[in-house]
Amino acid sequence: MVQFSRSLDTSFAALADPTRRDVLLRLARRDASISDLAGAFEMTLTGMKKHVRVLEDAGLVTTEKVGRVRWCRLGPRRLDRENEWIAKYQSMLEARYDRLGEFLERTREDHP
Amino acid sequence: MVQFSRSLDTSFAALADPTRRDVLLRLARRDASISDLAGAFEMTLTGMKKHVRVLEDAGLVTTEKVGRVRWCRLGPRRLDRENEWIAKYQSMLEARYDRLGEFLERTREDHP
DNA sequence: GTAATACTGAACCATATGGTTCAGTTTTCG
DNA sequence: CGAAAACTGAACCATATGGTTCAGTATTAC
Repeated sequence: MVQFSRSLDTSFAALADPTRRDVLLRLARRDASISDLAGAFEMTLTGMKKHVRVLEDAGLVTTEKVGRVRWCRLGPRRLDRENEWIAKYQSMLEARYDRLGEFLERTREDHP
Repeated sequence: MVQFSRSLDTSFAALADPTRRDVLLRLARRDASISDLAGAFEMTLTGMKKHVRVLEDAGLVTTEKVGRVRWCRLGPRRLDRENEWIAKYQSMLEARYDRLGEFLERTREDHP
C-alpha cells in the first residue's frame, strides 16, 4: 500500500458508489436533510447517514445540525485534485500516442 | 443501490487505490509485465495480478499473454466518462454559486 | 405533557478488498 | 532432459462496505 494521496483514495472511493454520486448531484441543486436524502433514495436514515459520512470524510460535503435536523451541503472540496489527476493521466496518454505517431512517421520515411 | 452507471462504479473504485493509480501512470510511460509491476511496487505476483484484473475489469488496461509473460498496456478506456462526470458536477456547482450571487445582488438592491 | 419527527449508535449480516502463501502449469534456457 | 522464470488459482486472513434493525436521545408540534 502506498502512503501518499490519501485524499484521492477517499474521494475516488466516495465517487465509486452510484447513490453517493447522485447525492452529490442532488446537493448541487439544493441543500437537504438526511431525511430528504433517505426519502429520495428509498433508504433508511441510518443507511443514508453512513453515505453522508463517507462524503464528509472525503471533504465533499459538510453538515450542520440545526434543531433536530442535520443539513447537508456541498463543500469544501470541489473535486479539483481528482480532475487534475485524470487530466494528467490523459495528457500522458496523448503524449505517448504522439510519440507512437512520430515513430510510425519515421518508420515510413525509412522504408517508403 | 442504484442500477445504472456500473462503469463509473468500477472505474472510480479502480482509481481509489494508490497502487492502481501508480500502475496506470507507469503503464502510460511504457507497457509492462506482471513481474515488472510486482517488482516496481514490491508486491507478490499474485497481488499485482489482482490489481491488474481490477483495472482490466474497469476497461482501463488490456493484457495479452505472450509465451510465459503477460503484457499489460493501457486501454481501451481513457477515463473520459469519469472526466465528464466531474466536469458536470463542477459546472452545477458553479451554476449554483452564480444563482447565489444573483440572489445576493437582488437582496442588496431590495434593501440598499 | 404527550406524541411524532429526526437523528444517532450499536450490533449484525453478507459480500468485497487487499493482501499473503502454497501448490501447481507453462515456457524458456542451458 | 532438468532447472529456472512467469504466471495462475485456491485458500486464507483481516478489515471495509453497504446495507439492515432496534433501541435510544433530542426537538418540535399539538
